[in-house]
Amino acid sequence: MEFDFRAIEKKWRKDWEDKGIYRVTEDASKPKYYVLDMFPYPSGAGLHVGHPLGYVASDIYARYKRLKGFNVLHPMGFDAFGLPAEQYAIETGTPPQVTTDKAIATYKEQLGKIGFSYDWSREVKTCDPSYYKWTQWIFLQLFGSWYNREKDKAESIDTLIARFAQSGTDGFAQFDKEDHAPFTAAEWKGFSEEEQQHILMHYRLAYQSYSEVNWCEALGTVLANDEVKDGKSERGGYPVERRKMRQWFLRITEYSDRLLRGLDTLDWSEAMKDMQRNWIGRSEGAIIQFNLTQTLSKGEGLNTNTGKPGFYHTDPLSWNANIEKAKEHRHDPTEAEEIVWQRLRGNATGHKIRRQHLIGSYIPDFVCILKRLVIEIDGPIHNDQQEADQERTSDLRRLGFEIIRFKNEAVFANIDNVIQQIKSRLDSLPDVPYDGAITSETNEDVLAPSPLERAGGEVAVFTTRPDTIFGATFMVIAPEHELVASLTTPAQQKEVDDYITYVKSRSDIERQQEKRVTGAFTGSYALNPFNGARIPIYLAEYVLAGYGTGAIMAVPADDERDRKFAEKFGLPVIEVIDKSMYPGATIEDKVGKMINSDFINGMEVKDAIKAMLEKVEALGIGKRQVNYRQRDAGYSRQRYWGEPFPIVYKGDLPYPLPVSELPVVLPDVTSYKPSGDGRSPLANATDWVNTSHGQRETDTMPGYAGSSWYFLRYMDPNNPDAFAAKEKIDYWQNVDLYLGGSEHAVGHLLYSRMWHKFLHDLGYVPTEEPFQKLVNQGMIQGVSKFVYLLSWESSDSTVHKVPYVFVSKEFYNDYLSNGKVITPRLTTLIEDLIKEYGGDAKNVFWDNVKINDWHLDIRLAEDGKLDIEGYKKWRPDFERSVFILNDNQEYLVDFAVEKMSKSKYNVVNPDDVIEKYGADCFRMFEMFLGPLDQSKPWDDQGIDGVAKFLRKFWRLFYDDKGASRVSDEAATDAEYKVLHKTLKKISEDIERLAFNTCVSQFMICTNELIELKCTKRAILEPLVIALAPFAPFISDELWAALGHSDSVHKATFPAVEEKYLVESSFSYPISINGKVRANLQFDLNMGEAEVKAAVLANDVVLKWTEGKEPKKFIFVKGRIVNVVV
RNA sequence: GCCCUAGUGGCGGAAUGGUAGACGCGCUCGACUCAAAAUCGAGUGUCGAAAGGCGUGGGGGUUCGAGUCCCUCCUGGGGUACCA
Repeated sequence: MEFDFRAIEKKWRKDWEDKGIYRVTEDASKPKYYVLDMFPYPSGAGLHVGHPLGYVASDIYARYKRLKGFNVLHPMGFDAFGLPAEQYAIETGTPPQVTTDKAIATYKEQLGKIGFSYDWSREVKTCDPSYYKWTQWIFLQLFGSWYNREKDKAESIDTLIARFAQSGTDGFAQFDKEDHAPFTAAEWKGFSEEEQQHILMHYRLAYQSYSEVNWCEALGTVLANDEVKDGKSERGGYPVERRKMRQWFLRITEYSDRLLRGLDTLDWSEAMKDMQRNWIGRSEGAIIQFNLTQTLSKGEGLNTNTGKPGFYHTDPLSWNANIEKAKEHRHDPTEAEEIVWQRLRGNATGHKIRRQHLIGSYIPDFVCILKRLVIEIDGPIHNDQQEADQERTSDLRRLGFEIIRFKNEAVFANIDNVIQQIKSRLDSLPDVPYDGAITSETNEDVLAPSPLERAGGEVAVFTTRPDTIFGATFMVIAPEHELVASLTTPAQQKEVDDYITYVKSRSDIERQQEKRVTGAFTGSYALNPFNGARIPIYLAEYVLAGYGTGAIMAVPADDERDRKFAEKFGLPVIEVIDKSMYPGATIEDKVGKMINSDFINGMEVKDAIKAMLEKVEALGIGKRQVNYRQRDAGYSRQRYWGEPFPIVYKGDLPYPLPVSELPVVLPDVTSYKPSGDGRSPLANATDWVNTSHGQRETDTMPGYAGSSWYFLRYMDPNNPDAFAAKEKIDYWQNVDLYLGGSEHAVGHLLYSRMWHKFLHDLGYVPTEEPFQKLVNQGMIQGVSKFVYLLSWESSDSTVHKVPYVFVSKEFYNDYLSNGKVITPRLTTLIEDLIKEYGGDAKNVFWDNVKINDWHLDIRLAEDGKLDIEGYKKWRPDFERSVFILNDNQEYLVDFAVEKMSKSKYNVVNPDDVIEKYGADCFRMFEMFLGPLDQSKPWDDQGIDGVAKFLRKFWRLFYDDKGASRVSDEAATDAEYKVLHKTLKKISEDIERLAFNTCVSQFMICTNELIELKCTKRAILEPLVIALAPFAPFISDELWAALGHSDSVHKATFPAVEEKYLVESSFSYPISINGKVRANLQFDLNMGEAEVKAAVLANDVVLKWTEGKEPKKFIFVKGRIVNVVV
């Protein structure tokens, strides 16, 4: 009987289905194991040979685990919502449901042929209402929860409401004044429903906010990033603009730290973990406040010697210590002070007066810097502190200031008199300007401050390098920063406006790819809190509004981008780190000794950062801050084919629907085209939108919604009362082995980890992490093939008559090596051809003759030679073509390894392979190609080897005439050794997912058994079990032939018996100076001394040692002998 | 740029720091056959007649011994990005 795989596979496929042998239940008597493949999107194109690579691997593993006595959950389903089906619906009107069902049927048919052991009774589809009911339910949980940072877990929003009702925002560390104003418990209770809801929206884990989307007016819809190319819509090429729209978001950033820490507990590749770590992007640093400079006045000016403003009469530490107090005083003056101020302000006396201005460590009531005069208005308290006042006066004198004092009563009694006294004193004093003071003539801008400077505001920056603050010579804020308008001085208004217009015209992608340095000066200056330097504030694209505070202190000496910016705008560079003792250290490395940096001079960078952080916090000008690169995840799509939100609007407020209303079923619509006003096609289904509860949300959920929790549904796929029953989740816990492509590293794998942690916080799942072990399978690439078309243009009309000319690959190679110029041989050829068709070769644009490569169907050149007739049939438009052959009269095509894709005509369909070789062969060959995690091109050249192996294995059981060869004779030790060597290798290699070497071992084993002429049941039976995970069909057939009535897939994996593997002697490779020169057999009991004696006496060894005593003798038992001479 | 990953015969690939190239394809020769397919046997890194030399992307290092560990450079693949 010949090995007839077609009949066998058909027979067993039916048998397995009839008996439901892959049905899985929660069997408490066995340990559980959950093997999962990443959720496929059922594309209309069906499977190609690349898709099943991971599925075959996981199926082998699942089957192996079953044989090892585990209760294995190994399900399959479909991530069925998605853009392609919707796009097809827009184009053809076919409902996405129909397209999707058809694609799923194709997938299942194809998967079925390969012999996977999925329990199809557990299939889930995300687009099935009984499934997405629970996607919606989880969304409601997210909406109804907030993240309690004190407990570091999510909990019901009710606990937050209770907190607000009890103590408002008082002592609530999570409160951020950027989000909303602080309130008391009483105020909370007094808020309207709307006000309360708006506040809660800042805490919900699913929340609404405004964000920019790609709006395409012409298409009337919002586009995804990959649907936008060069600022235009990919379809149609219409303009796309950024538009703010209200969107749903998931507050995944609350989980950033846990997502990061959780990675340490997972059995994932470091590459994968690194990708997630980089994506989350944790950075420790500080937020530091920079005060803005105050108005500079004529005469005070800027001290060009110190770089400090002329009004600056203090030191940085006193400034930092007192500036807040001074501001308070300004806002809350005494009655007398206020009366005086009203008469002094705005140069009323002809002199510029400042109030509550810092001089040394004092804050006098008023001061005229130019005249060096301090004016104090003394309240009653001064009667009791004469001594202190005395000391203060002398201190101020030392700083060069005179003092004039008035009592409150004097001010109240006769203000005119007081002002007159002040004025005459000022008039009598000489000006004391700084050297190099600026004047209004040269620097009008500094005399016309920005609104924020006038208001004495401040700007916060985020930095991970607080140690470099002494090198901060300018500040950069994002063009979208909310303070831009108030930082812009009148003189800089136009420049800033122009710059912002330029920035707005650019897409995110363009901004990211921009290598030029661009920016604009706002006109404002900030004060470096540590050295008082006055530093300009610029706008620049390279600072992003969404990260940190949207502002940086720029340190050109220690940051590449800052340095480039400084070069471009002519800004100073102050070196602050000496890296001379770290040769090879780059600007980015956090090493070196601090210089030019005051109190941290000489410190190592690491220590300096620490010292600076402490100082900053001690001075109260900033605080430590951990930032994450990761953003909250957008959760809205203005699309039809996705999960509807269980949300209705009453007025403008979103309200969750009660769970009893779930699922909110996606309605049928007449058109899948967008509504045109930015809402999804659902907006047109007015009957559906308007409900008694309110108006439905018309956005739908994104692709990752359904795939973020599907692994839980497989545990209990048909449960109508819960996403999965508690006892089932408790049994299955989480996925033990998850297989899929690395392209999901930062999307799906982060979202599902977050959902899982959220469900864990709420007590629905016992585990913190959903996927314990993760393995990425490599891609199977296609091998594309090319023909070469010669093309030219001519000014006469014969060009249209002359047939197309295809040249063999040698001509193309010559063309390439000739600098993309055709060789004389081809020139002659074209000339002859044109002549033949009555044209004149002179009219050809010879500079423009090209050879282009064209993809062709790979089946038309299986051995590298083109099937010319087949090609003409395949492309009738090229029927009238000339094919120029090489010297061997062949037309050779060239190859390239590329992604497998329809458009490259390099797709190999597994159905074709299975038809030709069978599923068992296909499965084993996919594994035989190489290591699972490596990408490799599909090339079925070697598949014959696997097919041959299966036939050989079959012939161990049957002879030529189809009679059974299996004997019940006792097996020899040699035969047992072959068996157990194989069993050992197979089980070890399956455990480490090295399936390629398993296949090799099966081949070796079969060859050895043939050599031994062994057809004994005692050997073959265990082998059939071991082969079953790889080749399930042939194994079940042979198992039955051995007389078993139950399936081989219900058997137990045979134990390895080490006793057959014990060797008594070993053939030692004898190397001299590390080079193997001989092999000598020694008993494994022999010790070093005995072996040494024998080795050194050996002829070959003697020849190499020339009889000398070796320098060294290395003996590794059972491994090697090395003689060093 | 940064991160990850790989580089071994004509090809896919194997090799706990211990005999490089297992296994398979392809190729060569042979057997069976009228012939072909299938099957079976022998050979197959490279230079050399042989002895032997050389060989795991290049260069350097550690080691008795390096494809494997370290440094550095080159090339391919994947990911990611003005993240302060």
